[in-house]
Amino acid sequence: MAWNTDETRRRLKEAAVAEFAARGLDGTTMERIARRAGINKERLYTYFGDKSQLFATVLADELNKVAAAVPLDDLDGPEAVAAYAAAVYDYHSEHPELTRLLLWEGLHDLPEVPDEESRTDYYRTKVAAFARAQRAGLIGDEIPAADLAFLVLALAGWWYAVPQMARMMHADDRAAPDTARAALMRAAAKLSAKQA
Amino acid sequence: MAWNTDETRRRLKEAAVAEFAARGLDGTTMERIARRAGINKERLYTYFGDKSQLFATVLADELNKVAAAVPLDDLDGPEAVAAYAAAVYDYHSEHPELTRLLLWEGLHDLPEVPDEESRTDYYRTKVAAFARAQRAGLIGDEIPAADLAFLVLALAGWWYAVPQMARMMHADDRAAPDTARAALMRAAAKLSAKQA
DNA sequence: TCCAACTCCAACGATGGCGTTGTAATTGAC
DNA sequence: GTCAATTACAACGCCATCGTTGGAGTTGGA
Repeated sequence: MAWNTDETRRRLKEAAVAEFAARGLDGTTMERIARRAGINKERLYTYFGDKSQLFATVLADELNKVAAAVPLDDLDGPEAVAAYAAAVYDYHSEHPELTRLLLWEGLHDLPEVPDEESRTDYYRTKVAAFARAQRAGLIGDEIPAADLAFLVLALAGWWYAVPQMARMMHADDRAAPDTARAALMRAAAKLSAKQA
Repeated sequence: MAWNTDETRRRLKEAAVAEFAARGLDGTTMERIARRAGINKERLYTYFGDKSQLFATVLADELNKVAAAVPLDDLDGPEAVAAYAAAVYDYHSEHPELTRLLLWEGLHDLPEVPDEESRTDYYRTKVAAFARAQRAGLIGDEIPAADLAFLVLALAGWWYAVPQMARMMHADDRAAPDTARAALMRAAAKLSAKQA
């Protein structure tokens, strides 16, 4: 069988995403990643460095993926904000790994994160879109754009951050499994509604 | 020195909260907890069982504390919701451990959490308060009470869940360190505002 | 004063995981 | 065809940590 180092790398990263998302940096072992990929552990070290470098690499990869998958076009009103929130929610619903990686990273509370600069730029474009819509009078402007953008992401992300809380708070609604998305959209629209 | 088992227990739990909050279940070592408390490691095992039992114990303790510290009285309008959100935010600001413990727990994604029943009851009372206010026409009712309550907590908790995101999104505002609380209150009020 | 129960600790065995090393197989350049 | 570089893997050394054990100190009751 011919060497195929790109495929080897890809399979290792894929396995690493799954393991890190499920168990976090400390809970994951390099050997589990290697086993899941069906590749020898040593490859991880020569390709990606140590465990924390590998974590940073796969997180950066996932962030690039979501940036490409959930574009934020112009926000022409609260409904567009709601649609954006729903798109973020849907993306995370289909790719739960990213939120989980971000949360694991957040909990480690480092003074600086890998790729800080490009990630800051990425968020900056989101904030700018909200700011433009506010200046154009298309959405409410009582909440500063950065905070508004951040809180819209909060609405979409909280479900995945504390699923146990979501479950317990909805313990009463027997037949309401799927209202989350609708509630989130209404909430995002209200947050960005005009007028106090 | 006379024995003081209650004090020993208390100091061990206090140290465990700090360590678990900072490093999570997997990142924490029993020896670090013991060292921080100035007590022998073996006490942890005889008093609290193994590591995961200890985690469950301290989390339950912290939940009881917050339940007592942030009461939710009647919500007589969006301003009261905003005040409640701010109180939750403030509590977490002064006791960051609790959110972090909840997040660590959430990431482990267990089908059932310790103390599930009493915690469900606790959340139920919060949801009920929102539902009452909605029925009384004091706050908006487009968003179901359970979702609304959950999302208000999202607004307050997201800052602590992904601090790195909060930092990067606000990288531009040079002199706006402390707008988070105000933005949160406005957001909570808007979420619970009447009228679509 | 004696003793049983309890509290505390130092030291230990065992396990598991990180990162490395030694070696075999494969490739491509010449 | 030869050889240096690259890819792959099995096996290893080492260290950290979990959970336990054996024993010493302390208490309160009879």
